[in-house]
Amino acid sequence: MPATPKKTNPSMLDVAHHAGVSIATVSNVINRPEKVAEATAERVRAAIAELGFVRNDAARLLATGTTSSIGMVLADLDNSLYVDMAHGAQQGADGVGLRLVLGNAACDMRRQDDYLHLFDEARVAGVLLSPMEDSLDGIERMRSHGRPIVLLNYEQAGVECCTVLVDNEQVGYVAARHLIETGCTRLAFVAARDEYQPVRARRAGVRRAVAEAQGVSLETIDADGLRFEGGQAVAHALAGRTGRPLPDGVVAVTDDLGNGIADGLHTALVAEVPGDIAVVGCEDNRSARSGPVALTTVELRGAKMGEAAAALLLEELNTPAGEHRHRTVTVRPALVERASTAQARLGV
Amino acid sequence: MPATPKKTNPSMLDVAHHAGVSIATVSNVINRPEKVAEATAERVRAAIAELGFVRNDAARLLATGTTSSIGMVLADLDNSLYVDMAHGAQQGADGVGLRLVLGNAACDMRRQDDYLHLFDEARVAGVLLSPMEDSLDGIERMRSHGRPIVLLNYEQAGVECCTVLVDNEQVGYVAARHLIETGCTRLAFVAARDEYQPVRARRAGVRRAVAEAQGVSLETIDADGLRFEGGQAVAHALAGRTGRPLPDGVVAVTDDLGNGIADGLHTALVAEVPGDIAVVGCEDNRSARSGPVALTTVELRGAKMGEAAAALLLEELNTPAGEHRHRTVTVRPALVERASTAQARLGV
DNA sequence: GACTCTGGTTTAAGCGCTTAATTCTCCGCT
DNA sequence: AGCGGAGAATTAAGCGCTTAAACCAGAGTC
Repeated sequence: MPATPKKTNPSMLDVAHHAGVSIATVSNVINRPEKVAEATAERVRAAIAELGFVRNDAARLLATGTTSSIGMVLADLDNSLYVDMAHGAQQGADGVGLRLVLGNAACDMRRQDDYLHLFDEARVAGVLLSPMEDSLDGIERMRSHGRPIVLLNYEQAGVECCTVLVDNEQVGYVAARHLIETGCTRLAFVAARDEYQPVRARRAGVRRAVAEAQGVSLETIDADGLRFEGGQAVAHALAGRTGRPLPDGVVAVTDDLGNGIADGLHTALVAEVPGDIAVVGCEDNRSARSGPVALTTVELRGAKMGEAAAALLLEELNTPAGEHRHRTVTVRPALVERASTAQARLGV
Repeated sequence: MPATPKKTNPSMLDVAHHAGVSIATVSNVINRPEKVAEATAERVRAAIAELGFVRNDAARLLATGTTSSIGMVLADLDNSLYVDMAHGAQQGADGVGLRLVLGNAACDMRRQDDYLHLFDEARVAGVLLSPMEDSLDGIERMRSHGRPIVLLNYEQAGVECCTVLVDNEQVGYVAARHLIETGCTRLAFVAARDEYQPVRARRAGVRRAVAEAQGVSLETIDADGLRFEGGQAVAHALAGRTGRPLPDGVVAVTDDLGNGIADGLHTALVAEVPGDIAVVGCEDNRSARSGPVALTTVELRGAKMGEAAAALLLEELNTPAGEHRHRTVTVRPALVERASTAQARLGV
């Protein structure tokens, strides 16, 4: 039986032979076409097409020390916020000739580190990271290799790199303010006990809004996790409450949580949203749009963040080493009004 | 002003000098530790740690011709089906030492090709692809370079490679059968006119179920697109219908479409779901779980598909060239009952 | 004491590309 | 005829790693 010829990527040398020129000419056709005579170039291009030649980027990277690929590590693709960031980053990268590859950490710190390591090994031009928690060492490693890294949606004490933030304090403030303006006076802030930095900031914003207002009370409710089920559980706890009056306005620290609360309240027959209790979520996830009741929420503008991050990265890449000054871009969150707070507005 | 020392990745040679050994020994410490004396290895490891050395994967790839990275091109990360596939693939890859990087085509054929090209340039070990439409050339290029590629959720006439399919005919069948079993007799199949292959298959399945049943009618309704808004539009068209009776059971070819129909029917006050009309979606997107009414749907099992794809890829990678026989794994879809068909079951 | 092992280490030849430096041609000028 | 150039193509030196082959003690053997 005849040995199947092992298929493999043709090399530049193959192309060169095929076109009857030297390997350098092939390279020139690809990288500096103006240096080669049109007739020759044409012959080379034909050879490339005929052989199906695709440049070996590893070799190119090795020779030049640069590549146009950048890596992005996302905390959790199940959360549409990060998908939005990916979109924005791709948008931003596309325009300037950078190529974006993604890694999904899937809420796993180890995986996040794995991807950072992978991208470092691959010598990507730069990295976009939406970190899950303090990830100093991974970030430091990148930076110590002179590889730009920009952080999304996380303030990292003690690390200096370009960062894109959403003003999470403002997120909480906008949410609470909206409830207060629609007439709520007994607010509740629902979050997981887990001290995740954006949660803290949003809590602070809610506090500020309440403090500014007259005669508005605030209670903090701990949920179990940040997902739908956690919200349902909170609603059921609320259903069983005696003594203290129920809140009339809830700021849920995530949309999922908000949806869960709305659902739980409804099925437990304690209260209707927004009739009895208004609910505001945070982040404007896909799920907010299509929940049991369309959720008013404060959008983080993931796409904008991703785009800004790509822009910052490009800026750093284009600045001569040493002259770069790190910047922080802060994206302003925006209220998105939907049904879950509509009644209150009409009512009062 | 003193020139800032240009930070860069330390090389193996740096490590070798630092540890007072040759570069080959460093390589051996990393790749075949059993070949080097423990004392030396220890010294080298210390040097690696001290310098923060990270292997240059491009150089390694160039030298060995192989890498453990595989690429996955996803049609649309906004669709949770593909996120599920990514999860499954990662799961599958993780266990066997393959490293998965993602590219989001975002429904853009050009971008899908770009990613295939990128991965080909990067000389990844293999590719996982959920193609959007006929993408013969991109696939052929991969294959002609001897790079394994496995297709997800798409039957590609004329291309032979390993494939993971969901039985889309069965999807339609299961959906329609469920409606019929709950007592519906006037079915409607709602899909975009656009001839997307899975749509055709699901339509065929629906037809088969109807043909098998007694006294059940079927109409086909064309929607504008496969998203929520398309469904709303269909509902409004239905609302204005005269002469012909409304269907009592709807198979929507996607969950978004199903949600849109349920929403449109409700707001137009024509009918309630599931009270008057039962609705079944397809795919089991995240949106199905948290729509205006929880949608009964037929799940495609994206995670299972991703995992199977990774397994097929590994199989091909481990088979000596030429001996590999392409296989197709078919995942059986499964009905997920939720509220949107509950009433019908109780009613009839 | 010459001889073979053998475990440990180094040497050196690539892998496929880029690019500075070089060589080669062919022209136009004097 | 001879010379300087411009333009086009080639040569060759790496980039950072892997790995087969060569080398080099020091320990057994007879």
